[in-house]
Amino acid sequence: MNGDRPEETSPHDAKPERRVRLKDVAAHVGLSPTTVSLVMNRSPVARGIPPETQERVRAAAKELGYRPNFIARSLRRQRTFAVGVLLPEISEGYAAGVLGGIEDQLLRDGYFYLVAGHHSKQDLLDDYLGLLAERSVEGLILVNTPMDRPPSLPAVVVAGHRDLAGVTNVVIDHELAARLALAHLAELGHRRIAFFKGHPHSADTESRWRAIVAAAEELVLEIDPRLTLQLSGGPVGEQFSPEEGYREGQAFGEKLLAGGASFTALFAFNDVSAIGAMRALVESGLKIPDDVSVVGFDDILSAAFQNPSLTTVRQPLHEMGRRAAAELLRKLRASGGASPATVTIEPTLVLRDSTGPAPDRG
Amino acid sequence: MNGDRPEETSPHDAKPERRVRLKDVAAHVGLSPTTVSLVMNRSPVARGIPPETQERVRAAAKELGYRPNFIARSLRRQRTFAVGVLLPEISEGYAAGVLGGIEDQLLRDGYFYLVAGHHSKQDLLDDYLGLLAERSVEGLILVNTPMDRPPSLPAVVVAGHRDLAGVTNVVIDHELAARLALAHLAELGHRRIAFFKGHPHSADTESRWRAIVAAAEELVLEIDPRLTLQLSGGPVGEQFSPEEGYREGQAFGEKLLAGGASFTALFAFNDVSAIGAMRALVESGLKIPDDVSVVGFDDILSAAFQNPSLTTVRQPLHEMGRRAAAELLRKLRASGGASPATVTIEPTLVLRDSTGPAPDRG
DNA sequence: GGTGAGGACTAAATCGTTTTAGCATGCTAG
DNA sequence: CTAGCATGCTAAAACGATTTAGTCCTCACC
Repeated sequence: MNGDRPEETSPHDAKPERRVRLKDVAAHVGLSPTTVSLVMNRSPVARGIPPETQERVRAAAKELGYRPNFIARSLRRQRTFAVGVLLPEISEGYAAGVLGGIEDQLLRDGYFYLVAGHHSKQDLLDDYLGLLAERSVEGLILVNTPMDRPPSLPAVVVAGHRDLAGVTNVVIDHELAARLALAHLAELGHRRIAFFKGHPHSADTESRWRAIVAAAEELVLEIDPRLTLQLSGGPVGEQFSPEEGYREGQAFGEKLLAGGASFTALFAFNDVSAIGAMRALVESGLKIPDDVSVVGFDDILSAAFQNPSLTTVRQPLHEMGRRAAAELLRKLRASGGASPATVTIEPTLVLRDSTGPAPDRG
Repeated sequence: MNGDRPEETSPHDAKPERRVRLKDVAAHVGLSPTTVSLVMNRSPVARGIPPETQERVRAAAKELGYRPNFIARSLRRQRTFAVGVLLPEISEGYAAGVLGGIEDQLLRDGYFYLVAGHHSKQDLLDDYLGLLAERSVEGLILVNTPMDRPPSLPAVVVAGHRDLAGVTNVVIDHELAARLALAHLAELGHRRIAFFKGHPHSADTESRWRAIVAAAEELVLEIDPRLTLQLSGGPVGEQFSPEEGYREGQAFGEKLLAGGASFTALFAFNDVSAIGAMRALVESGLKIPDDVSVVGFDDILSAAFQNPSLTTVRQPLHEMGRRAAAELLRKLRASGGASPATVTIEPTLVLRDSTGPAPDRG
């Protein structure tokens, strides 16, 4: 009957194709929604349903292109399989790297995530925490995000600003980082090394510096306060832009040269300040690495593209994100078991052309 | 009664604090859930409810800390206020930049988004499309993601590989980009300019090259085929890593020098190849910009940190993402109205130190 | 005294699932 | 003959909201 009405094939007005519901599948096979649900979920209760019925159901589901509505399912099961990620700003190398790792791990395990960038503003952060809770995320990953009290959901922190009860911290092994960098320089014969410390508000500044002091002691290297400069990173609470770091590195390079205390190597707090310093050194006529060796920290993309390319301690951002996500999933699974307070990730030293043997004269 | 049982204050076993539901608020004020819902949503039906009752309801909601369950709400209203974002890989400059813009716009408008990185694998891409549909996202934003047929949801594409019926494309104004770069070089007196074309599989290669040819004609510049090199970008389907681009740029720089055809400027396809080429040029003893001027494309972070810093055409990635999201939201709102096939974003020329007057000898 | 018109609410259906508790039916064992 | 037990399924109650269609007053007006 009226078989001569042509099927609508235009992609524009294909609106009436309603999504197939559980009920439709049930009607199609002449069974109840309950049965179909049981079969589709391979519920243990479906034990009693004969294999041929099960096959019939599954075939119908496939034929009709049935996909369960995740929203309805979430409501009923009180599970969203989604976590929230809070970070200062996506389009920034550090967070993007970590997020890549988080993503890999979560998607692999059937989770999705909601991201919110709070631009380091406390009120935005609070808003987003609320919105994420409203959407029933099951846990949180905080990347480089200051928090004063433990959130009400299971949480893992990357580059955390402080220790919070019950939340797992993913941190880089600063001791190893310091040993790698300093041992490399010491081996090349460097004894007088300049340092950039991080800005006081950075999460890593303190522990990194302690690690450096310890490693220096171990290697019997002296740390000269005149060769130690602290980055300011601009006004409190503002974002430290890479450009600022670069300029500050450049300024510090000039300052070191003007200071009079001799040095043959520099271990910067991060790559941008290292790159800035390299520029200042080169412009003053010094040769890298012949006169001064420079080691950075992070291994940002630019590090490889410098001339000379920059030797640096690589933070495995992807791996840190991956571990953070994995830890969170573990928490979600075993809600009873305790989870570690910290997970330590090992950095590696990337040898490039900015380091070389110390010049003969001490 | 039994008021001497101390309140649990430890953060660890605070599990019994169930989330406040609409029903709880209703019970608290002695009204029906219907009324509370009406009031909370400022529904027009709530017109008939006296202001003092409304106040009472709102006060109770605030007091109890009521936050509507978004899942339940989504189910009932058939709206999720969420969109899906598909991209090759988050932790890559381009996608991260665009995603930053997407995020700003979406969150500002009360939407969230689910991201999936398909690593340029067709099967992963299909899977994720399915998963996003299952989660009832309302629309899609595809960043640098090849698609052969229009998706079944409203969609906006950034750096699209082809035109699809009904989907809006956000593209950079290649004509303007070419004019900006070439006019700048022409003004500095350059007549013999070398070019890098993009790899054949990149979305932008074709249109950019056409724009360059047109702009050259307009400025009466000749394009010498011997000075035109095409990047390969490695095997088809693989990710073009920045390192590869850099190396290829370096190789091309050497090739140009060996080729014998003289040139005083280079317009590269992107910053990484420009940086690679700069390295080759400098190592062969040429001075930038005294002997050769170099213009890049993209304005990646490293561009500013080079020595000399790189003059380049900046793609406003953030803005592109923002516009893409804005366009999608417009589609979602006005489901009837037609939306533009393309949205064009204007690039800008960032003048730095890698360009200067052409050397005297032509 | 009946009728109509607000006014102030609420009962119940609905969104699309999952899950608990049961219901027929038929067979077996005592 | 019947209690007991599989077998193969289903009814109905959740989950936590939104929304339609009323209900029940009270008061004014004729």
